[in-house]
Amino acid sequence: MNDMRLIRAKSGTNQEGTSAHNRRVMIDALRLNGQLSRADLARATALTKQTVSNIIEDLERDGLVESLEAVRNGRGQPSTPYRLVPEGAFAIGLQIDRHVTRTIAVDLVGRVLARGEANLPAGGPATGVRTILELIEKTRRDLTALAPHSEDRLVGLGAAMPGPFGVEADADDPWMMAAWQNFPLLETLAAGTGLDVGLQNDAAAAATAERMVGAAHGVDHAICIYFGYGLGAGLILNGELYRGANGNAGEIGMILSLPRGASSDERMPLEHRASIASLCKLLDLDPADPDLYARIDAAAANPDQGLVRWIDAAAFEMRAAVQALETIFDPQTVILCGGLPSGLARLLIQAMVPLLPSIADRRDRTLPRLQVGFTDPWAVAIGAAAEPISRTFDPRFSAILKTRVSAAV
Amino acid sequence: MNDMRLIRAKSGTNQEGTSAHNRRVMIDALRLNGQLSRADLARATALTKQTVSNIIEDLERDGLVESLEAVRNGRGQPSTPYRLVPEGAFAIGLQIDRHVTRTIAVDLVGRVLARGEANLPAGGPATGVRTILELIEKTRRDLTALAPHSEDRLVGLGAAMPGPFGVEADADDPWMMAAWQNFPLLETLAAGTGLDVGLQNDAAAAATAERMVGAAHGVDHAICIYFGYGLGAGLILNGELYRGANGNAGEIGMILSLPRGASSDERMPLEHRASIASLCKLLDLDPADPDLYARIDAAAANPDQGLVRWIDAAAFEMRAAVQALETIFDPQTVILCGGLPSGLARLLIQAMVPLLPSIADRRDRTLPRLQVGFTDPWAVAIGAAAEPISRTFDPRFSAILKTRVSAAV
DNA sequence: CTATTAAGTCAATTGTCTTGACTTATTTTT
DNA sequence: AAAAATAAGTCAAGACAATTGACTTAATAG
Repeated sequence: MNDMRLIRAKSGTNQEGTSAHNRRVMIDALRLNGQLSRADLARATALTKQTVSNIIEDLERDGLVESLEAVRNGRGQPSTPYRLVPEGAFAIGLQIDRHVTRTIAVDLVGRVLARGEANLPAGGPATGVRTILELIEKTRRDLTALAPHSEDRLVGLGAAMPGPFGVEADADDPWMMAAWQNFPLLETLAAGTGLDVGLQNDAAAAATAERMVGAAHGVDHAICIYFGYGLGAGLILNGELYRGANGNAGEIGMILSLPRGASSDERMPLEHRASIASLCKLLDLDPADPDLYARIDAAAANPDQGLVRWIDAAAFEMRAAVQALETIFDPQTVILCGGLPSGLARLLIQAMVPLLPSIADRRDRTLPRLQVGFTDPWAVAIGAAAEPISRTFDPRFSAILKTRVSAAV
Repeated sequence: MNDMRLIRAKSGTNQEGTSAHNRRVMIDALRLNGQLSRADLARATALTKQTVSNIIEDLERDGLVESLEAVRNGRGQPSTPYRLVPEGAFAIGLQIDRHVTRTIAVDLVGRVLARGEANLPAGGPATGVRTILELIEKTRRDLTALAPHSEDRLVGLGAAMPGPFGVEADADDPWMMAAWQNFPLLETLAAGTGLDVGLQNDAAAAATAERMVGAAHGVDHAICIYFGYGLGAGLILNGELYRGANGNAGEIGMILSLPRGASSDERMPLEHRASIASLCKLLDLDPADPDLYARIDAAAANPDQGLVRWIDAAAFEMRAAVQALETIFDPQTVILCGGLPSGLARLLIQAMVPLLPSIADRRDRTLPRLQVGFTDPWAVAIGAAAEPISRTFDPRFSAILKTRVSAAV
C-alpha cells in the first residue's frame, strides 16, 4: 500500500515500553504513598517481588530512590522502606503572563527551590524573549547554588501561558496575547536553553500543580477551575491531563452564554463576567499594576457596593460552571484555584455555596464537591515546572508505546 | 506497611500485556485501513516485520484475520493484504429505553446481523427482565441461524440505558427510570446469559457506534451529542470513550442553565428545552406511543407555529451546547446523533447553523465542526453491541496493565 | 524453644520482540 | 536479455524483562 494512504494506528510496544512503564509506576506509587517497602511496591503495582527488587535497585543506582531505616511491622522480617530522592530530578517552570513572567525550579517531589520574576515589556516576544531567557538562566544559577549537580538532572523546561493556541488571533484583542501566539516559542526556548520544552495553557499548568503537590494529588478524575486574569479549566481525566486535539481543552472562559437577566439573545464569553480581567474593568484597575493584588485584596477586605455586585455576578456564573463541569465530566472533585488574592477567593467561595444540585450529589462521595486549591500568583509557574517532571516520570499510555522514527506524517 | 493503608498506583505490565496490546493494535490498524499487508502493518504500528508476521499468523489461526490475493504494487515482491474476518467475533447489544427494549447482534466489523424489539411494560425490572432475557435469547438464535459458530465467538453483551447511574433517584421522576437504576442489572444479565456484560448510558453507546462504524471512525477526539428522549454526549477522548469517575460523564441534559429571555434567575435542565421529551410535552404527544416517530416526522414535514417555536428554542440551546463542548474539549469534530426522526433532525440542523464562533474555527481543520451521525432509533442498540467488540479488541491503556488478583482493595 | 509469618534474594526459565542475513518476486535500467 | 534495484516476507539466533519456586533472613506468637 502507498505509504501516504496508510492511516497510522496506535503504535505497538515492546519490552522497552514495559520496562519504562514499570519504572514510572514504581515512582508513582512512591509519590502517592510517601514511602513503601519492596513488598509494598509489589502489592501496589501488581508486579512480582523480584521485578520490584530489580527495578528499585536500578532506580537507586540512578539516584531516584533511596532506602530508609528498616522498620519492624510485626511478625516477619522487617521491611526496608524506600522513598523518592528529592534531588533525583529537577525541572524549570516558566510562566508567561500578560505583564509579567515568572520562573520556578522544582525537584522530583515538587518542592520549590528557586523563583524569579520580571516585568514583561509590552513589546511582545521581540523584546520579551531576551528577558525570559535571562530569567531562566538566573533561576538555573540559583538552583545550582542550592543543588550543585542539578544541571545534570534537569529533565526539562515547562512553559505556561494563556491560551488558546493556534487560533486565528485577533491582533487587537489584548486577551489573546496575539503576538506571542504567532511566535515560535517552543523552538526559541529549546534553542536558548538546550532543554526539552513543553507548553501548557495556564489552567492546565495550575491543574498539573494541583496533581503533583495539591488537592488533586492521587485523584484520577478532577477538574481544576483556574480563576485568573482569564478563566480556564485544567482537566485531569484518568489520571492524566487532557489536552484536546490542539492543546486547547478547558478554555471555558470562552464559552458564550447568556448573561443573567439578559433581555436579548446576545451571548458573551463567560470570562467577561467571571475573571480578574472583568473585575479590573469594573473597578477601573490597571491590570499591569504590580500592586494589583494588594489593591484587590484591600478592596475585598472592605467590599463596596460595586465589588459586592461583581462578586454576586461572578459567583452566579461560577456556580453554573461548577454544576456544568460536574455534569459533563462526572469528576471525583472540582478544585477552584487561580491567581487571585486570597481575600477575594474567600468572598467568591462564600458566594458560591450552596452549590447547585448535580449528579455529583452521591451518597458514596469521598471528596468534597468543591475544594479550594492554590490561590497564589505562583501556582501557574509551579505547574509549569511540574510538567517536565510529570512528562518524565508519571505513568502514561503514550510512554509505553513505541515512538516512530519515520520522518513524514 | 499495613495493606489497608496502601494507595494502589497504576499497575505494572509484562510481556503478556505487551503481546495483548500489540494484537489489539494490529486489529485496530486493519479496522482503520480496511486491508493491509504485513509490511504495511509494520509501518502502521511501528513494530518490526517479524513481529507483525508472528502476530498475524496467530490472528489468522484464531480466525480473526484472513489473507486476500496478493497484489503487485510496483517494484518488489507483491504484498499479501490481510483484513479482519467479519465472522471472527460477535457481540450482542441491548438497549433498555423507557418504553421499549431492543437487541442487536453485530460481528467483528460492526455489521448488524440480527435485531429484536419488544415493548417494555411499565412495571420496571420486575416484569421487564424476563422480556429482556427472552429477547436476547431470540437474537442469539437468529444470529446462530446466520452464523452457525457464532456462540463460540460471542465476546460479550453490551447494555445501554438512560443515565445517570448511581445517583439518588427521585422515584417519581420518569426521566430517571428509577426502578431500573436500583436494580442489579449487570449481575442479572450476566447470570441470565452467561456473557460478560458492560453498561453504558445511551449517549455513550451512540458514541461507541459512531466510533466503530460511523462518523467518528478513526477520529481520536470527538464529541457525540445524543439528541433523544433525553440529551447526552458521548465523549471520545484520546481514542477512547471517557466514562468519568462513576460512568456518568456526558450527561449534558442535566446541565442547569438560564432559559432564553429568562427574567428570573431560575435555571432549568437543558434537556427540558432540547430533547424529544420536551417536544412531546409541547405537542402533547405520548412518549409511549409506538408511532411517536411517525407522528413527529409528519409534524416536521409541515411544521406548525408551535413546532417552529420549539425548533427555534431547541436550536438556540443546541448552538450554545456545541460551542460550549468545543470550547471545553477542543475536539476534532462534533457529531450530532440520536434517536430522532430524520425530518426533525434536518430542521434542527438547519436552525443550528451558522454555528457560534469558537476555538474550533481553525485554519488547519480537516473535519467539519458539526457532522450528522446516526439519527436512527437503533443507533444506541448498535453502540451497545459495539461495546464488547471495542472492549475486547481496541487498544486501551487498561488492557496493557496487569489485573490484580487480590480480593479487597 | 519452636512454629509461623513476612521480606527479600538467587538462579533458572519463559515469553516476546529484535536483529541481520537471507529468499522470493517484481520492476527498472543498461 | 541480463543485471541492478526495490520491496515483501522468512529464518534462526539473540536480547531483554518479567516470572517462578526454592531459599535465606529476621522478626513475633504461642
